[in-house]
Amino acid sequence: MAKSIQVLDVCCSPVTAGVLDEDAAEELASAFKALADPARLRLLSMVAAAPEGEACACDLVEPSGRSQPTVSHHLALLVDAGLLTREKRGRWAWYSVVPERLAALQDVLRP
Amino acid sequence: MAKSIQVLDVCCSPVTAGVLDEDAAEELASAFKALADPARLRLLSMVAAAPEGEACACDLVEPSGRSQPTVSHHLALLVDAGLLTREKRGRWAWYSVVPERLAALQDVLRP
DNA sequence: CCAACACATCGACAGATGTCAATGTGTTGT
DNA sequence: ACAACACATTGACATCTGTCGATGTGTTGG
Repeated sequence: MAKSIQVLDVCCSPVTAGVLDEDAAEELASAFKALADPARLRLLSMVAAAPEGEACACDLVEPSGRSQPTVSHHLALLVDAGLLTREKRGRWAWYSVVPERLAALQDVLRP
Repeated sequence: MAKSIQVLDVCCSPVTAGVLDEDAAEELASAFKALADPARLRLLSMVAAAPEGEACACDLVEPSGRSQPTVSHHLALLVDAGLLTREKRGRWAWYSVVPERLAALQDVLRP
């Protein structure tokens, strides 16, 4: 069940820069897996579009069209993937995007 | 089983530019799904790194460590995703990367 | 203290996905 | 023509994944 630790460096140069070894490919793939689901992409975009750049989970459930447990699950995956950070304030959980992480993945796709 | 047609425009502005509607998210997700597997990432990188920028399927089976049918399967998915093109010459199939497609996905990740 | 709340976790289940062996299809050289 | 080749397709199977209802955990207001 996932590693969740040490996901911060996307590790590699562009996919086009040379043949990836199995380990690098595995790590990169798990990064893209986080983006490979419509529910997660929408959640990501909603957090990014939120005022102050952060969104409370409570404001994501209804517009996402998924159940609360499902939303919680996806948000956890996005955090594990390093794309979001989570900050618990009172009884709310606030999420923000990690632009560096997006940039790192973007870099991998450089043609 | 898959749509495979009309995959050419990644359709949308950066994920951070606004809330994605369900359709856009679905389309984007299927694009990233193609990148969400280590075998496919390696195949993609191998094609990109090949001389002349194209590679014969026959040269990808052994180094990929997967069976011939599996490689064929993954290459087909990458073509469907618009990341590779396939050109059949004689009894060989030659694959090349589609840099515009990579660039389009890259654009979606712009922070 | 207790009820209401926000969120996470668990258990279950259907559907998707990666993989391979076996087989099919088209091409080439002899 | 035929055998060997390169590749695609099929069928089968184990695993992964998204989803939800039910339940657990911590926090807040009265």
